[in-house]
Amino acid sequence: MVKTAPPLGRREQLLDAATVCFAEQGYNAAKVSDVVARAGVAQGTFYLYFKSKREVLLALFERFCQALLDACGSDDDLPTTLEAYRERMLARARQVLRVTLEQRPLAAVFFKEALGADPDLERQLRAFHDAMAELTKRRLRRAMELGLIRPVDAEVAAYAISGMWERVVAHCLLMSPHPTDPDQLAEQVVSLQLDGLARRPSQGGSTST
Amino acid sequence: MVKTAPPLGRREQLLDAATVCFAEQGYNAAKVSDVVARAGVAQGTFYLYFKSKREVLLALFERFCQALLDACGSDDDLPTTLEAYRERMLARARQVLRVTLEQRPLAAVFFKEALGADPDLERQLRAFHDAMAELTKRRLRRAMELGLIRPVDAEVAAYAISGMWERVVAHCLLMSPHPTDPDQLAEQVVSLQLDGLARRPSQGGSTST
Amino acid sequence: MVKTAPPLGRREQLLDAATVCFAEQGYNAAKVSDVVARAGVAQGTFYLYFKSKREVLLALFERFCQALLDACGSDDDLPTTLEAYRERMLARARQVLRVTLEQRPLAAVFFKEALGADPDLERQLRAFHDAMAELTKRRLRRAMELGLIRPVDAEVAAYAISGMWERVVAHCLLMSPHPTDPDQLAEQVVSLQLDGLARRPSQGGSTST
Amino acid sequence: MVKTAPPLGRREQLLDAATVCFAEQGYNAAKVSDVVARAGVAQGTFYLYFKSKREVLLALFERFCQALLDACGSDDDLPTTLEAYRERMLARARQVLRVTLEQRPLAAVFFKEALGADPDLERQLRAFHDAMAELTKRRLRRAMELGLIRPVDAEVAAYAISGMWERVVAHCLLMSPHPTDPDQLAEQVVSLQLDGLARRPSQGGSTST
DNA sequence: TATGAATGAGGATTCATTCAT
DNA sequence: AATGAATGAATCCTCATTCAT
Repeated sequence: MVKTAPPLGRREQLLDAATVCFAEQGYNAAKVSDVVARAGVAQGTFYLYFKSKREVLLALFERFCQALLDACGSDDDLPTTLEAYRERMLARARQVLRVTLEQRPLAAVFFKEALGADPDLERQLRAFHDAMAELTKRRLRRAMELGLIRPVDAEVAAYAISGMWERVVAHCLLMSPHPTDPDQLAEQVVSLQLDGLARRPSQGGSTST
Repeated sequence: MVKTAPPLGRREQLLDAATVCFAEQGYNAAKVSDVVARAGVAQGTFYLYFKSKREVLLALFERFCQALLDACGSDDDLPTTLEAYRERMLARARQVLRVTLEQRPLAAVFFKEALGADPDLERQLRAFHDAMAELTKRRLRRAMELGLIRPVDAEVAAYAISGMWERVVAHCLLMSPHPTDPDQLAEQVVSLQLDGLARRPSQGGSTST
Repeated sequence: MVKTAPPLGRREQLLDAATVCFAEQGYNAAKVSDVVARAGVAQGTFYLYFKSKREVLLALFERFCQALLDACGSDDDLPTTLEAYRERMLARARQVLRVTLEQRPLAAVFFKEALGADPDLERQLRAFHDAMAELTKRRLRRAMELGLIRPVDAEVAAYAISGMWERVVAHCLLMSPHPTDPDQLAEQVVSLQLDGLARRPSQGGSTST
Repeated sequence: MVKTAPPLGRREQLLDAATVCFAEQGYNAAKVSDVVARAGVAQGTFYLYFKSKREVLLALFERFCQALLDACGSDDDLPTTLEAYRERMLARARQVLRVTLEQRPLAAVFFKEALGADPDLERQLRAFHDAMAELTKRRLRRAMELGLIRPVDAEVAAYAISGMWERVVAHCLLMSPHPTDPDQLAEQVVSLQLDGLARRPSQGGSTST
């Protein structure tokens, strides 16, 4: 009957428990009673820290979105050559992948509950997508101005790029049985992003899968 | 007591009603009673045609996945030049976009209920993604063998490409306020896919967008 | 497992069950599960006929208030002598008492849940009191105009009279162990109402309690 | 860490807070957390002074009932003429009204939670009603013996009188928008009580209201 | 085939009360 | 005496599914 739990991390403790439950069973299937059981607290305690079950999901989303946006870094000191640009993209891609893989369960929740679970969540997800797209568009336009990349529709390209990353990450995370090497993956995707699939005169013809 | 409704179309009628309800409210929020109300039949009638609510969602998914796979066409008569390959991709992209936009509500269901709604659904969605990826991989490998495209990791590329398309389509479908021209969009994405972003010596330098 | 219950009276059946439960335990203490158990139906059935537990209470109130107002009769053919007036009052009083005693449990609910249970209920009760007071005021004023009764503040008198009746009825209903004779009671109260307590020269000095 | 609040008034402080909360929201709707918040103390403190939430309501009732009974005065030096009797009643009525209006919120609790909130409360309320009725009956009987009032059923009259007062007070307290003059009100009701409504030969015929 | 009333398991949320500090 | 975080029993309501007609 001795309570040893430090009361300082209750909220985090519950968030963590919810993350696991939501990732395992999905938001709708996971019961509040599952979450509190996993956290080892009483049912009522949950409602000391969250107004509702939904609020937890929103909090989790916010946590993850913020982590991703942070991983995308700032826009200081622009690269001025294509090589530097490619390096910058690679660095960011590695960072994003690392964050995601470090927080597998949280990311899993994110990808599982994409849309349709709740109007508020949908709004939040759209906001994230928009923020991401806005950031990407800005960077694409700057790179175009600097002549680093060819002229494209920044809007379309931004969504295409984030979709590319999302699916690739989702696949690694949720479906692939064998853990993937983040660095190698990053290189592959950045290369597709910058160089496309088409063969160019200057390229050799050897390394297939 | 004379029933005039053609009983042969009942199932379709219910599927259509479900499509609209699921698209509007999401699978979990939509009630069976909403669906039957929209279809104009009694509650019990629903269960003459479907074993459960979930079964409808699965049926809807199957419907849409098949339509998409069909739109991707067959693999007869391979293109042998890059130009022909590009044309083939464009044709397919237009077809996919057309199918999607024609069935907006159905597609919306598909995009809203990504995962997590139900384990069976998850399996089915994975199966679809795998089928899509398998098809793409096969084509990528053939194109590599023919020297049409440069050597890449077909696995990664396949998922990157489908992600690209998915997000772009989702954006057009669910979020963009103004309807997009499918043909122009297809061109943009195919170009990104084949040519990448990086500027090449042979390309002009004015900004489009 | 043979269902014999006629589905025509489901709503009444539930109202009756609720009446008994509310009267016995009070609105707050009575559970929906008690009500459905008493009615012999399933939990969910309750919600086919009422949106919520509160709605039943409101329905019960409305039922009883209407019965009381009906018992108060119409205002056609006014009495023109004090004797006729007294007779009229007596007739109405008997009618009100009869209705109340016939529906003891319903009336008990009414008196138990007087106020404070719910804002909507409070509003409804006030509306009833106001309607009752309005009716009484109108009648008092007419009687004053006809010179049947002495001039008084109709507002105060109206509330005093209804209070008098309410408490007397409540006492008979809820507290008195022995059933009261309605007719005798009516006579007593009407007499108090018209004649007051004070001894008058013309009155004899015999019939005490 | 210096507590300046006088710990001797804690109980009163909590009773006052509870009075306001119960008056505003009703006993059931008011939460212990509301009460302690209003009192500015911690949740646990409540239970240092009261065994339960119900106990507070009982205490509040006792407080008010005692105040009312006190206001009804003692039975020394009986009046021997009708005029003196009337004066005595008037004096008491004014006193009761004054007490009630001075403690509006407390009185409001009393009138809101008539019955049904709790069996103990019900018992207490009955006890109060009985005490009141007993007192009234004794006085009525004495007045009858002295020939001050005409012979009536003291039981019925006692309840009728208290009901009259209760409703009138309740109306002034809870419902009437404009504050009423207690003295004038007292006069009206005492007059109804003693003289009744019926016109007598000796009375004038103009309408007051 | 069609109906729709009835079912009842299931789960989120509330709040009076406790107790270690 | 005071705190306030933790407790967990209690209960309303939902909605997919069934089945007698």
